[in-house]
Amino acid sequence: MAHKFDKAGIEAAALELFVAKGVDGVSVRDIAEAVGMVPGNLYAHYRSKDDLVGQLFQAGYAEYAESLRDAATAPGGFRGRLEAMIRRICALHDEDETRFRFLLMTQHGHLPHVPRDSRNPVEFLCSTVDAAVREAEIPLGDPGLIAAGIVGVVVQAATFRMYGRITRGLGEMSDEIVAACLAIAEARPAPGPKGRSHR
Amino acid sequence: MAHKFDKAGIEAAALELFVAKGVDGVSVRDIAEAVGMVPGNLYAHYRSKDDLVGQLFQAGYAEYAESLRDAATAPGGFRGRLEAMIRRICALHDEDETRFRFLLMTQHGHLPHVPRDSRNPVEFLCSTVDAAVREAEIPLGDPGLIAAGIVGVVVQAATFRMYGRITRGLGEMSDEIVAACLAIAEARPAPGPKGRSHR
DNA sequence: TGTACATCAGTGAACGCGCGTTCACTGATGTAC
DNA sequence: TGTACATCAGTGAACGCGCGTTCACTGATGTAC
Repeated sequence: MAHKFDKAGIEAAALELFVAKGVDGVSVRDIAEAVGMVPGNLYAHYRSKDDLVGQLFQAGYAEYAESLRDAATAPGGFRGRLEAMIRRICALHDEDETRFRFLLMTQHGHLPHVPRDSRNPVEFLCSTVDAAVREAEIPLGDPGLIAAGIVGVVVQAATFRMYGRITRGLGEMSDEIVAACLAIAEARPAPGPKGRSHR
Repeated sequence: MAHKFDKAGIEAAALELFVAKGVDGVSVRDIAEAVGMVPGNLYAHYRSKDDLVGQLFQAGYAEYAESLRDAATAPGGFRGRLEAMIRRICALHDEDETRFRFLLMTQHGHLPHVPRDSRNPVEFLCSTVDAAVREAEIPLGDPGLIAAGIVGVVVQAATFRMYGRITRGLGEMSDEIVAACLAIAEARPAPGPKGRSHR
């Protein structure tokens, strides 16, 4: 009776349920039922429910990071790299919205334990922006804040779509998203004579 | 023995715990213990745990909305209003980071049930942007996507701060945040001769 | 002012339910001889 | 090829724990007379 259910099926069902009802709103029994097996059998594939959730998050996060690293080989300096990265994320989003939403919704439970290394897509974006600032490819500014803005534009577009405030896919909107991200990378406060900084 | 504990104290403790461990990671006993009372007594103040969480979310969300509506009376057309709104949100964030984080972390559980009316800060921002596009105060574009970008910049800055990627407060960075949001409101894809839209 | 009563935020103990998880067992499959 | 055995994804039933919640009771406070 080996291999009546495969991990891919279990994980797809779990992802769907987690996104629909939240990780804590889904029991091991719910997942087993969705897949058509008995609850206890989940432990033949995963050490625990947390292990399943963790694997889903880590795998998704790592694939996003790898995809981003690949896109960053694009030519055209920082702007070329950034554009390629944004478009890639938009494509990844549209390709599997459920996974994107799962990563979005569960991030706060996992980010404290995710190392800031090459498997971390946010870390990679941050270091890319950091390099661009250091080499003066964009105006001097806080790299962390610039990276936050870029992440924010993409993530919030996905969130708005999730709640029906936007109906187009991210790929369909990628020209506008790229333009917004480039604008953030270039925008700086006007240094006005009265010196507005710090209030 | 009336009024040994007040709602303010209970809610402050609950908020802190919810942000630290997630709503589902905090039991009614945890909250009661933090406040120094017996678990059952929570039901003298709230109909259920869900009721407490819901009240916290609704109250916070509503206050943000009201504050935003107030800021939107600023002069200077759309740009003046947007700047005032952004600065207000930054101030609200710094004033009570815990509440901001609570709203951020629990939004996915509540947004589906929050009406899109005047008590909804996101709705208000969206309609403000919508009006600016209609009256051509900013270049023609998708109002939903522009609003998403603006929300994203602020929210992600707060998130980065939450995870230590940014150390300054949002108020301290508000000049840069305002500049980024204004840049998004104005940025549009270059219509290039080859027509890049839709891939 | 003093007494009787209603109110209700408090207590402490208990409730049942659903959760994640375990475990002895099954039986199909792959391998060794 | 046929038989014996090991493997391990499956089953079904049960486990104990912690959860949200309930409830009879307490006693300080405010009010009426």
